Amino acid sequence: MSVPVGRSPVMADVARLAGVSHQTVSRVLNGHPNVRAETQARVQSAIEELGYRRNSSARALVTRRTGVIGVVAFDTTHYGPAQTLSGIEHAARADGYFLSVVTLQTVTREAVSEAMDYLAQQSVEGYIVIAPKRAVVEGLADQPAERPVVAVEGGEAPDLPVVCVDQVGGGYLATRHLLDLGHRTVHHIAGPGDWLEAEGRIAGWRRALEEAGAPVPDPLHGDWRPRSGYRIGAQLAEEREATALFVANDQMALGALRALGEAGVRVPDDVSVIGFDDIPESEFFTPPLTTVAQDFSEVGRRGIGLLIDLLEDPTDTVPMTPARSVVPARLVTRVSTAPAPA
Amino acid sequence: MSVPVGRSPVMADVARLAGVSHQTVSRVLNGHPNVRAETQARVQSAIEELGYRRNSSARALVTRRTGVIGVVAFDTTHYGPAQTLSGIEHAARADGYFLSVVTLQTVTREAVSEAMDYLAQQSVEGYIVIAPKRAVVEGLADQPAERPVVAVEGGEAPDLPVVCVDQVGGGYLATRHLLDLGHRTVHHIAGPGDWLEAEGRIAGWRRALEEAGAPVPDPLHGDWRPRSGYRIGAQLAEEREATALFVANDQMALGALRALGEAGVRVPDDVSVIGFDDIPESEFFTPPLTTVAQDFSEVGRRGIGLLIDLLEDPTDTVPMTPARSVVPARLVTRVSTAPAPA
DNA sequence: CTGAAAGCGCTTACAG
DNA sequence: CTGAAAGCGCTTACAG
Repeated sequence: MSVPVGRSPVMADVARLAGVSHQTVSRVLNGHPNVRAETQARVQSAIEELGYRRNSSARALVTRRTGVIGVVAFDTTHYGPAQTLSGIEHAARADGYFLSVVTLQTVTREAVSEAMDYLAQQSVEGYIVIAPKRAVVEGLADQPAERPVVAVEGGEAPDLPVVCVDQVGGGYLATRHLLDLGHRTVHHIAGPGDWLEAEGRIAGWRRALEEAGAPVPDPLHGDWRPRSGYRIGAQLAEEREATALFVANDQMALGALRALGEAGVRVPDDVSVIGFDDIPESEFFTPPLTTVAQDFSEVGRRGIGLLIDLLEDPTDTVPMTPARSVVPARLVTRVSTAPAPA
Repeated sequence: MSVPVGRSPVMADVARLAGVSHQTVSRVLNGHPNVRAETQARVQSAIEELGYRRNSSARALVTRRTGVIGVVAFDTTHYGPAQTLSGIEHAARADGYFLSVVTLQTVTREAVSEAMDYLAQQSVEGYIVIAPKRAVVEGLADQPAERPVVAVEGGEAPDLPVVCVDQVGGGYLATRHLLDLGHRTVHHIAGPGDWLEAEGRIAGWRRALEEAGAPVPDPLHGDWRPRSGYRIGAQLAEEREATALFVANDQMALGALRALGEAGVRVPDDVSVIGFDDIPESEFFTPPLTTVAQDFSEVGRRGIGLLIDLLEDPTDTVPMTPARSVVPARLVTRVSTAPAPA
C-alpha cells in the first residue's frame, strides 16, 4: 500500500491508499463539489501521508494553462525596476500565478522580442514588459500578440495596455514647487532622450514653465547615472545662471549636488535642487533631497491586475482602447529647495 | 494542409506538412543524429511555415524535466540582491534554464520554506536561495531536500552548497586599510546581528584588529538603512573618540557621513570612513566613499553553475562536503579615508 | 456522489 | 534512417 522507492507519488497512488479512483482525487484537489465529506477527508489524509504533489506538467498539458506569467525586466542599477518587479511578484503570487523572469542588459526592440520568444518556449500565458523606451513600446504594439502583453513603468503608450506613474504630473509638481518658491525659471537635467520617463518629466516641466510664463531653457540630457549629473551640474555651476534645478532622477541629482558643492554653490541658498524617485539614500544626501516619489509597488500590482483581467476575461474581445492605468506621483519636500535668492 | 484556425500547431501538423511521422519531427527538434539532411530540411521549413513551437508541458511530462530553477529572493531596497538576481538570470538563460522567482518581504525560515513549497508546485528542478541570515541557512540545511538547493550571498554555511562573497576577507581588507593609514583602532558600525554578512564583516574586522594588537571596541549594530548609520554616526561624533570608522554597508555609511558632517567632524581629516558594497552612488557621496566592492554578478553566475552541476551530475551521489565557492572582495579607495590625524 | 474511458502533445524504446 | 506503439500524469465529459 505504499509507493515504490525512488518515484514521487502520483494520483493513482493516492487513490489506491484512499480506496477511490484517481478521478475522485482529482475532484478533491480541484475543489469540485459533489464529493462526500467523508471521501474527501480520506483523500486528504492520503495526500498528506504520501506527501503527494500534483504534477504541474500533466495538469498544464490538459488544461492548456501553465499559470506562468513572463516578465521582461531590465538589469539596471536603478531603484525603480527592482521595486516594480517585487510588486509584480507579490501580486502574481497572491493570485496563484508563477513568474518567469528574464532580465535584459540592453533595452532594444530586438532584445525584448528575443526575451519574449524565450519565455514563449516556457508557455507563459501572458507578459509583463518593463518597457521604459519608446522604441520598445512601439515594437511591442507591432507584435502579432499571440498572448496578452501589459507594458509597465514607461510612460503612456498607444495601442497597448499600460500601467505607469504619472511622469508628466510628477515633472509638473516638481517645477511648480520651485516656481512657487519664487524662482524665475527652472533648469532641467533630463534623462536620455529616448526614455519615456525622461520625455514625460520634460513635458511636465515645460508645461509648468509655460503656464507660468517663465522662460524655457534647453533641457540638458544626462544618462541617469550620478556621473552625468555631476558633469552637467559642474557646467551649470560655472554658468552661474540657474537658481532652481529639476533633475530627472535622484542619482543624477546626487552628482549635481556634489558638483555644485565643489564649485562653492550652496544648496539650497544659492540654488534649489529637486530630484525624482525618492530612493532610500536621498533623505541623507547633502543636503537631504526634495524629490518626487513614485509608488513602484503599486505599478507592479496594477500591472498584474490588468494582465490577469486580460487572461481571465471570458469575453475574449479586445477592447478598442486598451486599458491604461496611471499612478499619481507625490512631492516629498526636504531641505534642498528653498525660496529664490533675493 | 494547414492548421485549423484557433489552435496552435502541434507536432502532428508539422509532420503532415513535411510528409513524415511526428517522431521524426521530434528527432529534428531534439537534434538527434540519424535524420537525413533532406528530411531535416523539410521538417525545419514546415516548422517555420507553421510557426510551430513545442509544447513545453507535454515535453516536461515525459522527460520529467521542466528546465525551471526556482529562486527565492528578497524584497529589499538594497543594491546587492538585485544585482545577484540579475547575475543568476543571465547565467541560467545562457544554459537554457528558466527562472521562476519568488521575492520575500521578511527573511524567516517559515517564509523561505513557504516560498520553496510554492515553487515546488511548479515542479522546479532545483533552488537558488538568497539566504542572508543564519537561521534561514540552517533551516535550509534541515530540509529533507527532495531537490538540490544552493544558498547564495549569505556567508559561509555548513552542510549546504554555498556561493558567497568573502565577507571576512572584505572586513579584514577594510580594517587593514585603516590601520595601515596609522589609525590606532577602527570602530565598526555593523549590520543586524543575525545576518551572515554582518557576522562575516565583524569577524574580518576583529581579526585585523587583533592581528595588529589594536583595541577592539564593541561593534555598534545598525539595520543596514541610512537612518541607523545616521543615528550611530551622531553618537560617535559626540563621543569624539573614533578616528576611523568601518561601516558594514554604504547606505549606513551615507547616514554616518551626514551625521559627522552635521556635528562638524570633517571626513577624512578628523575621521576616516569606509563602507561596503560600492553602490553606484557611493562615488558621489560627500566625500566620495572608500568602500569594499562585491562582485554580485559573479556570485549569481557561480550559484547557477553550482546548481546546474548538481542537477546534471550523472553520478547522483551527494558529496560528503558540499561544494562551496567564495568570491573575493575588493578594496575601492576614494576620498573618505586618510592618514590618522597627528 | 463516483468510476471507466479518452485524450492532452510530447519522447522513448522497439522494430524494421 | 524512419515509423507504429506505448506511456508520461493529469482533467474532462460521459455514464451510472
